[in-house]
Amino acid sequence: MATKQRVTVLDVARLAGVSQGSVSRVITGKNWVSDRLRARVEAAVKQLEYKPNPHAQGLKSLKSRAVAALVSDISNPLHGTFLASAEEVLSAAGYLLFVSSTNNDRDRELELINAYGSGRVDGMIVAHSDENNRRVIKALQETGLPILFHDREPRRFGDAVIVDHAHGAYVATNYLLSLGHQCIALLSPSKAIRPGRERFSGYKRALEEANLVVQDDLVSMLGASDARAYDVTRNLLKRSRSRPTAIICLGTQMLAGVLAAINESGLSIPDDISIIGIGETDLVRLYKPSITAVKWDIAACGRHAAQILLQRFSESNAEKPSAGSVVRSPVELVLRDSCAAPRKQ
Amino acid sequence: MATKQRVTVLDVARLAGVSQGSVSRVITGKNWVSDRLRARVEAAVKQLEYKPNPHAQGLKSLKSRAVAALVSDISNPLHGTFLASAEEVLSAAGYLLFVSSTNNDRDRELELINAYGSGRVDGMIVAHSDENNRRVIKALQETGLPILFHDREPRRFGDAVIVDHAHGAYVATNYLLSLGHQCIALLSPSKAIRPGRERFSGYKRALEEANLVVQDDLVSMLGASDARAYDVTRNLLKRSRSRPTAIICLGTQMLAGVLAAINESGLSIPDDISIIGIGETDLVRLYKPSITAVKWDIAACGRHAAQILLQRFSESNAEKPSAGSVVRSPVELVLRDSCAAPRKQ
DNA sequence: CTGTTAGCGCATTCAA
DNA sequence: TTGAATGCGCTAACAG
Repeated sequence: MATKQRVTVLDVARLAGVSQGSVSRVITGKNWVSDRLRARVEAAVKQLEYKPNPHAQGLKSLKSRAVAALVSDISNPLHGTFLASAEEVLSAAGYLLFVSSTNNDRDRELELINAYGSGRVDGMIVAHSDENNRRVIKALQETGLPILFHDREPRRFGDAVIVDHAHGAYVATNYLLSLGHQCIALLSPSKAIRPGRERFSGYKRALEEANLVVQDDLVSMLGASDARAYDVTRNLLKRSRSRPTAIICLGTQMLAGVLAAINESGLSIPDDISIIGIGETDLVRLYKPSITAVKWDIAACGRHAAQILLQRFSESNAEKPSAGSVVRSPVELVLRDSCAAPRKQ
Repeated sequence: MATKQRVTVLDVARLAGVSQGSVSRVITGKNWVSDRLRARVEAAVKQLEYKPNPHAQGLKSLKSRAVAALVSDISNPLHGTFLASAEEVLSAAGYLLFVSSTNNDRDRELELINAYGSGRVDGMIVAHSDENNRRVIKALQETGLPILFHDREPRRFGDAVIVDHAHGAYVATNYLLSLGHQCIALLSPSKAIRPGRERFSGYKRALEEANLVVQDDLVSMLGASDARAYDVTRNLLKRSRSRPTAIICLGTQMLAGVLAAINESGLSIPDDISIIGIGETDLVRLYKPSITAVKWDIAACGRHAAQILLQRFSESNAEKPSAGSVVRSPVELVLRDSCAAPRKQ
């Protein structure tokens, strides 16, 4: 039942009438080879349908021409966009991208880092679920591999592609303030990761510049789930007084929950309540009314991430590792129809 | 700048005062080893933080303890659920799952199959984008690896986990017929893949059993995008006569487009038009009105897929490959608030 | 420019 | 049960 015998460099060399080393040279493409030799080898490769054994290659070269991406939740469409564009760049350079979902499980993160770190990949793109977890940081550093942090705090090691969430939240809050809102709720995923902290700080700065103070009960940073956001929103809307006149919801899934809760309450957007969402998702664009939202160029982030890693791979041949680079993606507010001045009380 | 020198079996053997072979034996766990020896080796492993080199392991053993999953679109939440549960089972068995997105690009599919097929993984989970593409089928078969088709037609080789989409569409259509609808539109992704074909056949069967005939202009199977679905729906709703009184939309992203178009038209659900959607997404559950939808146990599908592959891995030690297995997942209709009898004309 | 050769780290024979 | 010895398929260093 063996489908095919493995064909090796030796078979190719024999058929092409050259040495094994020469075959390797044309495969790797790193050395000069005469056109004639190359042609013969390539013909033999094609005829035999030779495919190099990645394990043997990796064993000798200590490289695997692969990158791992660790994401918390593989089904988040924002991650999907990022990964797809990163993969495009990597695959154009001959690298594979292995995507693994950690499902926000700390142990799983460690396992994956160790599994990938022991030679399976040449570098990693990481968006870990808790930046306070020292063990994850340590494990990453100990791989000795180029690490690219995606939307996580830059470290003393590794590079980072980060998003200016603080600015996004600042602009969003300012916009609502300029419309006359004073009671603005903020929903966003956890403060254990950079996006959460940054958003909160941008929100806070905008309020303070307007001589307002953050009301803790208007801020919820308890996880990314739509169900949680639904509950939070219901509670916010139930209040008789100090009901928020605007909600900034900076989570893709969460937004669905917020909208559902508002729908159910019978309040109308934007007359009764203003909404600012996140991303360029179907929901945001097509909802009625369409949702004003902060956005950034996620595909560009993915491309940058890939390019930085590729750069690292090429320079590790040289002796001097340059300093960690940080690419910061700007965030803008896309105005749509979900915001208006609050009702006169 | 080298972070750590690689520690090898030899280092462990030296520290434990045993032979290299013995270390290997305790690592693989396949041979009997005295407790004393095992203890010494394990201590040394821990002390040195030894991690086996997967390339060296793979080179000798011809196994990689990894599985690749090829999906068309990594950001589809239905895929995410499937992959997360498959990964859970695989990782419990010590296998890694590499997820790669083909973005519905045929060439990319072939590249990935070849890249993974040449030793990087022990098996693959595949949902290819066009079942008519013989080259993809051929490439899969030629890997000689256990292949698991996900929601694709079972082949002469490989196993399959499929969903009874025909039944789902049949039940959905019947339900609408029973409410009195006669003019029912069907939107679903491509007929180039099994789900599309099956859904169409279920829809058709239900209509025919009611002595109705499929009207081609009520059926659209042109791709999964929400934008396309939006356009299609707008056109459907624009018709003065023979405007459908119900729409069955069997695509996750598409549903967003359909709902947006309906919103825009000013029609109300379910009074003016009934809707049947798909999946257990936020949108379906939380939309107002909530959307009646077909669903199946996606997580179970993922688990089955993983289990079947694991089974294959263990039996390949034996000589007789058993026949391809096919797991068929039932589909049910979850009744919510988006369907009602059509208005009397 | 090309052939020859020596391992990469490990699993697995063969002896003992 | 354990140690010694042999490649797995390939890359790279060294000659020529």
